[in-house]
Amino acid sequence: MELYDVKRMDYQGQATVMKALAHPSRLLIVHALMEHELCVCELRELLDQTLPTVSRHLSVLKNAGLLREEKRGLYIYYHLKCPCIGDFLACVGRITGEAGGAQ
Amino acid sequence: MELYDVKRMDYQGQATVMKALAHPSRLLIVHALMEHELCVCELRELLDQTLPTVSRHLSVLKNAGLLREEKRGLYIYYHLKCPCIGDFLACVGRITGEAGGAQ
DNA sequence: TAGCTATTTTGCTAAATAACAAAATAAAGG
DNA sequence: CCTTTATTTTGTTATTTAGCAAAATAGCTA
Repeated sequence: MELYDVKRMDYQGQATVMKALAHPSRLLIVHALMEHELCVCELRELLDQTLPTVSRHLSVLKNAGLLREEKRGLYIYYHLKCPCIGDFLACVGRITGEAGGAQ
Repeated sequence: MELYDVKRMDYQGQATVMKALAHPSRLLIVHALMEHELCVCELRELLDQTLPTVSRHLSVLKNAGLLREEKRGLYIYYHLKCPCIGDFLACVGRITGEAGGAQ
């Protein structure tokens, strides 16, 4: 028992990651990026929101360390950095009563 | 490919779960409850915050479907509903650069 | 160089959240 | 019933967040 000290973990850092995922639009972005890389304008169509709004959502995810960006030509393509996100969204899906991932 | 329709998932519900976890105090609560059940006053000591504040954090977690409460005598003991939360917090720990399960 | 196109930043307002103190509930025991 | 103990709810204030339009930046291509 007591594999780690519950009181001394970096909850602030973890909260930043969670906060980044705590928005429907950003969850949609993450799910979409689990399938392919996408550029901002493609995500804009998917989300049906203004470009500045999409861009800001992306920067929140990027600052939390969840995304990697790759510039090719005029476009910036976004990728998921950590594939394990899919697993934990599946767990969240179980909590909300939905399949959530690849069931 | 395309095991599910990216645009039609319940992102609002998932966001509620994420939002519940998007706060350092609530992450500490979840981690503590991974080890034992605890009552509100015990959590109050751990968090070093006022009782109303702790109580409200617990209600946020409860409303997100993450906790179960069990009344015994004068106390209300809180339990984690879904053990998979531990796995996904370990994933978050990987993102933040921390072991997540063992520091 | 200028003129596109893609993306980000800024400035603003409305809405949501977090914290506390104080008041209200709930349940056990005399 | 009354008191005590545990917990939740309410009211308030300060801070943070989300969204848009408009302006700014970055990088092609002519």
